[in-house]
Amino acid sequence: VQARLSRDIFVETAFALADDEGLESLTIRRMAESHGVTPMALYRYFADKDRILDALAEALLAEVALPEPDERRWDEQAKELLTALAAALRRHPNAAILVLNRILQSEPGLALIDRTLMLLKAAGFPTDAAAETAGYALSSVVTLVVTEPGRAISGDVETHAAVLRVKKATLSSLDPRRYSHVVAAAAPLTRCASTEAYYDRGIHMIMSGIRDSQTFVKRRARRPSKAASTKAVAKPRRSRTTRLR
Amino acid sequence: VQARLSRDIFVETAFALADDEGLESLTIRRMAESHGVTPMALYRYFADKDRILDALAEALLAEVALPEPDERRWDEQAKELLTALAAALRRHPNAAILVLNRILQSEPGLALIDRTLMLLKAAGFPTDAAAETAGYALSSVVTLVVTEPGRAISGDVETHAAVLRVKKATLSSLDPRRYSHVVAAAAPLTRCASTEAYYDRGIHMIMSGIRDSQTFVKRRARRPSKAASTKAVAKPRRSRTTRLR
DNA sequence: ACCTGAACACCGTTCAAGT
DNA sequence: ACCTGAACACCGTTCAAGT
Repeated sequence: VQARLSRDIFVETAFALADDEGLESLTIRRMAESHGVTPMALYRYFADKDRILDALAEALLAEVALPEPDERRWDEQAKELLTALAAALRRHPNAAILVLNRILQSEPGLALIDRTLMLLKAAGFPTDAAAETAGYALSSVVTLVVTEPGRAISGDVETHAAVLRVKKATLSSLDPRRYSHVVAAAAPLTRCASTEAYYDRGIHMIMSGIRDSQTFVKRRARRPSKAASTKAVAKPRRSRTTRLR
Repeated sequence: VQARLSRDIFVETAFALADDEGLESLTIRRMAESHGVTPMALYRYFADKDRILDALAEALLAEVALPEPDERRWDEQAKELLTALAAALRRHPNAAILVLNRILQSEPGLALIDRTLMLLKAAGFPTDAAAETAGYALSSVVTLVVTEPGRAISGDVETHAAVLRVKKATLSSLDPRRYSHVVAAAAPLTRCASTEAYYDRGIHMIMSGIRDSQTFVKRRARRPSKAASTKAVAKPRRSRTTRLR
């Protein structure tokens, strides 16, 4: 008998569930139900639920339109790559977070990071710095999508609009003596005026960070004892309890 | 009868579970068990499980040693603030991701973003840009902690070391003709040579992005038609199925 | 005010069996 | 090769009751 089901079909179903109701609603039983099939039918295609989530991350990364290397400056090409990643993730924003710790676990993710490393090497980064910076750049794009102000979690438009209204009203009604800047920024904190401007700015910021990361290496190499910035990070672990309310 | 239990005690227990075994092991039943109590006992202190996770995010943010505003440059103060946030999150790296979408939902989170907005206003950011940039900056610090290469998920040291060895070996044994840069960077991709250098570099990159975000606004205002970078993001949603394997 | 006990709906997963 | 059926361990949560 020819199989009516397949990995790809289940991946589509999983995306649909995540898009409509969020990742918490993405269960094996509901995926089976939407195909009129027993939960156990999925185990023919995925070893366990984690492998389903891996497949979603891989599918998202496979959707990245990876631009071919050309003769332009490395940073132009890197910016195009990050933009392509953002575009792919934005198709399934509720699932995007799955990519955060799975880039090294699939073929398309490896292709993405290999290309990023190539561009950073061309920029003159040593291997260690390139690895850290590449990871940072790709993760930052994921974060941009996951934390987009006003992003819809529920697929229902009316519910989403109501949630946003409440969020904004909550921020607006805070004590202006304590949170004056939050009150003033209630609107832009809860939804983007322009999502395109948001992503343009975000990717611009990531690229600026990458470019400047080079000068960071050089400065540290010249002044290795200038380690004032590590002070707070390295401070001793104190008891946390006294601060809790 | 005086209560033997409390919100703070349960928050401590929740952190211990997350630190030792990861967020998936953080269940109401296991929290109850570790206090020799019925699962229902927790509902006297938390309305539901989501409120427990909210309390963890709030406790993490309450631990941030928010520096008082002073007369130094805005970017020095902002850098100190981001460093303090990273230090707080690093105490419970498995729980850090809970903060990602909860900054606006607690008093300490609001204090943090209010201070960030204040510094950005002092830097000359208009309100909209300050809101987007502040959200980006704080989220990026969370991402830095969550994606730290070689971060331990399990509390068991031997298990962790074994996992890292396998990860590195997997990357090293990839086809060098397809993933030459990944193979060359297998070691730094799987663990930090120096975690302090990693956070220094990461926060340095975030700060560079913030500083440059100002010039981004000005450039856009002067050349509003230069919108080539929005092209890929705005491209039409196509069927994804053909690309999947 | 604080905690228990029993029950329910829903979850991932094992094992054995059907066609 | 592909799917079913029954069962199990574990989960969050409701409701009612105890002290």
